[in-house]
Amino acid sequence: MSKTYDHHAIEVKWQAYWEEHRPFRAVEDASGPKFYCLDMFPYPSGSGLHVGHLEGYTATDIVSRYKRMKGFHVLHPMGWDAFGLPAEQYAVKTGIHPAMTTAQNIATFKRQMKRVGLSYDWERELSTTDHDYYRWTQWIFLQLFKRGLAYVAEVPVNWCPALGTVLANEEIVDGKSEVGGFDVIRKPMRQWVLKITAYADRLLDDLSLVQWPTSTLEMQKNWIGRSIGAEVEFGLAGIHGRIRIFTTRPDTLFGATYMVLAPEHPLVDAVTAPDRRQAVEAYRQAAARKSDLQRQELEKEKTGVFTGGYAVNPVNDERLPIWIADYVLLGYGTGAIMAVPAHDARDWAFAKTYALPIREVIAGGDVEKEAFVETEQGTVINSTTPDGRFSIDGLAPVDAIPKITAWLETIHKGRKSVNYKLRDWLFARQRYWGEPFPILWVEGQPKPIPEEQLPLVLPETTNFTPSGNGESPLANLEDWLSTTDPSTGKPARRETNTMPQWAGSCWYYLRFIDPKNTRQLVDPSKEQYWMPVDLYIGGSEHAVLHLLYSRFWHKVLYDIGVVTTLEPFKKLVHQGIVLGEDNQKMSKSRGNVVNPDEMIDRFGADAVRLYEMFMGPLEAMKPWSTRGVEGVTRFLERVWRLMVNEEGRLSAAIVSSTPNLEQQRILHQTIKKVTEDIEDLRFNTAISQMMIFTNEMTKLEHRPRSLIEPFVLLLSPFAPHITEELWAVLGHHPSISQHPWPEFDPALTVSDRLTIPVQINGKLRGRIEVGANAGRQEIEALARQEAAEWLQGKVPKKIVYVEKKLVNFVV
RNA sequence: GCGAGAGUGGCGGAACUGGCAGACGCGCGAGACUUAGGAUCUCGUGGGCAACCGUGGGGGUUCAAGUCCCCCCUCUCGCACCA
Repeated sequence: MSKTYDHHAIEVKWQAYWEEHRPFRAVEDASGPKFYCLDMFPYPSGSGLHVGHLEGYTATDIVSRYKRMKGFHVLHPMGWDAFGLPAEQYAVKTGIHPAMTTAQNIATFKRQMKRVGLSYDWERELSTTDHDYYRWTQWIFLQLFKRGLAYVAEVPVNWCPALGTVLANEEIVDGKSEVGGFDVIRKPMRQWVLKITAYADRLLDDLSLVQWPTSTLEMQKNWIGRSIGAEVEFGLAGIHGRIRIFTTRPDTLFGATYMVLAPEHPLVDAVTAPDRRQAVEAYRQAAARKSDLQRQELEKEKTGVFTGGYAVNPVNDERLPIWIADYVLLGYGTGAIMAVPAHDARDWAFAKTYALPIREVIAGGDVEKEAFVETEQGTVINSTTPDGRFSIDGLAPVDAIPKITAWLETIHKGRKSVNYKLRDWLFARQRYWGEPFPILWVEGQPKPIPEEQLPLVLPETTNFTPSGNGESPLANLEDWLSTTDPSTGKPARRETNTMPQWAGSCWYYLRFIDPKNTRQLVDPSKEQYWMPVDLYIGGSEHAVLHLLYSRFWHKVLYDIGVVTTLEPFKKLVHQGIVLGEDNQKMSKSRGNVVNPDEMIDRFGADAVRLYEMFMGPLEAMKPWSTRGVEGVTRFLERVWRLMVNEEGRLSAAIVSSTPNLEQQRILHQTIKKVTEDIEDLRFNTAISQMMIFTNEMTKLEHRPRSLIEPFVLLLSPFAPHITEELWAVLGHHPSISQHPWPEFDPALTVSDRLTIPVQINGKLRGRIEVGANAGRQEIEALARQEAAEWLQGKVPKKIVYVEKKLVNFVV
């Protein structure tokens, strides 16, 4: 195998040069614009980097290198989201401390990243497991606690017996734990919870401030799930009390024919009639036994039982039977609904099953066949109070909603109300390998540890097995556990929970700005200089949780004056998944995993980088092709031969003569295309333009230096090693990364000759060549000649002429 | 079911506001240089013998549709009884 250039030698050489001279160090310098270019930092797993990581990292690296050459001060850092379950599970199995495993994995990741030539400012490297880092994670928690945004609550949690821990809703997929696929049951437990719901409106509204993919914005909106409606109070027949319900459709209040409480609703006992008690109790127990998975499987079949109690509709004093059914959820709204089978699909299905009445109050559909749920169409009917003093009849539903809501307020039976799907964030984990809570329990009350005593360091141990009673392995460490309250001297017990992995990744982008600061989380002047993150690239698996949690913390930090931007991440892009060569998702069991180290060994880092970007659009899911890597390798070899001879010296083909106009044009078109494509993250088409340029240059016997040198600069963000070497061969001092980006002359990007297609009835019939300044008359005359054969003397009905673009004869 | 996005050669993919469909690369074919080539270079490569036909399918708007409008099909991602 003969190589025209030795990628291994060149890459090692220039990586050593960068290591020594640090051209990628970020500096705060008011003299120039800044650009903060961030990758989602990885969890350093045992299997090392995969080619999917590399896609996003290469993209941000190209942008960072490009921006530096454009004169920006660029912050391009990397770190490690290193707390987490895999290292802990490994520790349980082997007894090896998670810190050891983590350190080894980080070393591997870092080595691989350096091999790829990623231009990080390594002086800012951080790990969420560093004491100096999680000190500030704990500090943020204390601020949340002080503001009442962190509280302890007895909440039904997802308990996973196999993992011996509680899981967040987000860590459960199809009723099983996301990690391991174990069964999960519901169980009440005392837990730390963060009040993210207090920020629901801001989290929703401020999405208008960011440039994010529409799908991600939609997912965040759906997750927050704001819905505007009304709370309405229904009296109870025969007993004291009332049922509060939430509805988005108060316009259908006259159509309510029964009520439903969630099985766990506290009012169930009070409304249940003695003869129904047994049936109700049986149903409640059955519902409690159902796991989330079973509830989903039974989605189609609606079940419930009648309680024997009745509620009274406030608009017409009708008695409505009260049922319990598990299609009503305790956790949403008030855990109770009015059922309007005519205009709600779920109520309709339930009413059909139990032969409950269906009363139409919006005309426009056929409620015997299906529920009519439109609000934009239809007319309200049968909706006048018995005394005739209030009516919404004849209105469109959208107009009836505010009218009846306002009326309910005047009679003190209801009010406008907003509900969210978003729940408070269950923040505690029963694990060892996480940030300890800076909290002491004194006489049953949580007390924050004084800030100056942070960090509260994770104690050493060799036993990583969960305590088994729902507490973390920290509960086994008696010496650490028992302490005294520093302010009162009273005995205290430490909180044994640790924080979830999300905690550390919620704010790492801020610490990169000022990673060594011992006095503050971040220096305010540096924060003002670098924030917000201008470009953030990472996987779409974080479209909701990480991005929502970060935004929440950021807003809290904004409120306490630590940050000055409302949103942390201005522009966000998700790189697509890289599939195996067989078009299937890469997995060890399929054996289709592509190893980046192997690819770099064979083809070099530049070729791998280039291929990662040439595969297709950044956001698209696309298969790996090793043939494709060979293709871009050929391209790099052609570039090399363009200017280097067989002895490795500057080729005699490189001349100092002035290029002709046509040659200048291809250069300037290339500069324009590559520049614009990098700005829009369209790296695949930028590369194809550089291939076109290279193909043109290959044809030339004499290659003017003034064409070749700017081209090497254009290629350098994509293939930084080979271009450093070429830059040196061309007689320049390193580093090419510090040389200004070439500019294009717009006048030189357009040709002086135009090829105009000639169409007849929209079908292509020929082409004509004209000068760039040719006018309509000249072009039309030529086009007529070109089309004469097809026109056969017929006179065109119409001639469509598009300026410098096309002529079309309509006959 | 709801929400978002996407369907273009043998393959990955180009085509910014409607204006030459298939750039660039892979693969394939032919040739050149060679003892040799799985190196390199050159040429060709959507289908069809042709007229013509071609961007998931069917309608429509337009001088002109991959691009705009309506209906349908398929795939990917997310949510999943949220009242």
